[in-house]
Amino acid sequence: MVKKLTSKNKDYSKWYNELVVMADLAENSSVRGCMIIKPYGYAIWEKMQYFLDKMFKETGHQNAYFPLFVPKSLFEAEEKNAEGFAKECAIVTHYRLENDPDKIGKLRVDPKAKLEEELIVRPTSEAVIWNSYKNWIQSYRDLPILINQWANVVRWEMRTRLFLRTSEFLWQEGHTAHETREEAINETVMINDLYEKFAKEYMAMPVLKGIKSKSETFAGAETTYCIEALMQDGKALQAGTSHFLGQNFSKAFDVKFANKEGRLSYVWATSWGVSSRLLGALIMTHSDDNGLVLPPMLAPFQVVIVPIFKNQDELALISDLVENLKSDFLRNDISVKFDNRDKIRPGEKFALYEIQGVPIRLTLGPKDLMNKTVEIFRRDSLTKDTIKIENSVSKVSNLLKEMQKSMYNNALSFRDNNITEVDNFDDFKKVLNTKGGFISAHWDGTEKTENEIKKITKATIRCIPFGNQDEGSCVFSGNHSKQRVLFAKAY
RNA sequence: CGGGGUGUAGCGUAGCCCGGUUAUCGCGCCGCGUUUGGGACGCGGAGGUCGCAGGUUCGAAUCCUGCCACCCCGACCA
Repeated sequence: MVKKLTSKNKDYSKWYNELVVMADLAENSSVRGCMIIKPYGYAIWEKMQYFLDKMFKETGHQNAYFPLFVPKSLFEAEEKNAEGFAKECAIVTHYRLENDPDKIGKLRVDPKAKLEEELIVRPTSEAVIWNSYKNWIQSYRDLPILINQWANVVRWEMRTRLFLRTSEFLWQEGHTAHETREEAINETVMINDLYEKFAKEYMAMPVLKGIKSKSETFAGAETTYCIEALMQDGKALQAGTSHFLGQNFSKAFDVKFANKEGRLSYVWATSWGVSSRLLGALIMTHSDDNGLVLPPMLAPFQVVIVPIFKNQDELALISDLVENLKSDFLRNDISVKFDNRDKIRPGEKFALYEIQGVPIRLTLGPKDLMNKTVEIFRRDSLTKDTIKIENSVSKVSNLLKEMQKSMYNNALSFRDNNITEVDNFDDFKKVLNTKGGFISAHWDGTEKTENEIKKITKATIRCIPFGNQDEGSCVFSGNHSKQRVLFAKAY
C-alpha cells in the first residue's frame, strides 16, 4: 500500500516503497511545489487524456485553447460572483530582465519594464473563456457551446503534495453555455456520469457520486456534482467535479442571447474538470508494496516479454519467436514491450516491471523453447502460470479483461467495507480514528454543524449522495435530517 | 502565514551534544572478469562549495548570528 505520495519522505521504513513507486513517474521540481512528470508517468496521463477526450467528443464537445494569462480586470469581473475564489495566484508584473550592474553574471527585473495591468497566470479559465463567449453568442442559434480545453493551471497553494496538490497541474476544463437551465443541468449531470464511467471502466476505481454541501461548492457555482474516491489509507480524494454555474458567469461577463421569442436572456453555464491528480488517485487506489499496479486499460504497455538466455545464440532463437508473438499481440490491440537488454539480469527486470505495474509479464527461456511454453505472470495477484505459446494471445487477451474487472472489484469491496453507517457522534469519532474511510451519517443540513464537525474531527462532507431518502436525526445536533451524507477525512 | 523538524556525493546516511590527521557507511555509477528461470558476486575506480553568508578560534560539518530551501501539522484547495 502506498500511503504517502512524496519523493522525499525521510521516514526510512516507508522510504523504499514510496520512492520506488515514484521513481518512474514523477519527482519534485526545483520550482516551488511543482512536479516533473517523467516519461512513464506521462505515458499514463496520455492514456487518460486519450480516453477522456474520446468520451468528450462522443458527447458532442470540441477542444479549443485559451491563453495562459488573464488580465487582472477580467479577473475582477468574475470575482464579483466568485468571491474568495483562487486568490492565491502567480502574477506577472514585469516583462523584461536586465543585467544586474551590482552583481556580475546576475540578472534582475528591469524596473522600467513594469506592466500597466498585471497578468494573472490562470488558476482556471472561466474569466478568459467567458470574455470570449460574450462575443461568440448573440442568438439562441449560437447555443449550445460545448468546449473543452486541455491545459495547465497554476494555484499558489500554501501546502503542496506531489500529484495531489502541485502548484502547477495539468487538467481538462470544460466550459459550456446553454439556452435553458434544464439543459445546463443535464450537461452537468451527464459529465459527472461520464467521469464516473471513466473512473470505473478505465481506472478500475470505484467512486461515489453526489453533490457537494454548500461550503464545499465551487465558489461560482449553484451546484457542484462530484465523484469521490477512497484511497487505501482510508482518506477520501475528490477525483472530479462538474459544476452547474446557473447564470452567475453570464451575468458577470454580460453574456446575453436573443431567444426564440426575440427577448434577451442570460445564458446558462457549466464547467467541469479532472486533473493530473487522477494519476495520484490511480497510484493510491491500486499500488501494493511491490510498486504500482496499473489497470490494463491505462498501462503504457500491457505485456512485457523477458527473455532468459546464456548467450547471443539463445537470445537470437528467442527473439525470432518473440517477434512473431509480438505482431500477433499487436494485431489484437495488445501493447507489448520486448526487453532484450543483456546488461540487466532477468531477476532485476522482473522487479523493475513490477515497480512499473506492467499488468502481464511473459518469460521465455531455453526450457520454454524446448516445451513450446511460456511463463505468464499477472501483476495484480502476483501469480505465475505456464501456458502453451500457441495459446498465449488468447490467454493474455482474456486475462487483461479479467484483470481490469478484478482490480475494480477488489477496489470496490475495499471501498464498500470502508463505508460505515454511524448514528451517534461518539461512534463517529471512534470510527474515524480507528477505521477511517467514509462515514454515512445523518446531518441536519446546516453549515454550522458541518463546520463544528470539521473543527472537532477534521472530517468534511465529501458528498451528498443521490437517492438516499431515509429520514433521521443529525449525528451531531440531533435535529431532523433528510438523508444520510458521506463524511471522511480528505486529501 | 503560525507550530514543529531537517539540510553532509545521484539517493539514503554516520559524525555535531563534548571543535583537532585525508569526512563514515550502504545503494547507485564507471572498468575488468565470472554469472543470467526472482533485485548476482569478486577485484579495481570515480564522485564532496558538509544549504548560503558572516562571526568566534591556531583550527569549524561540529560553537554563535542572520538568511535560504525542503519536510510534517494547521489555514487554502482539483
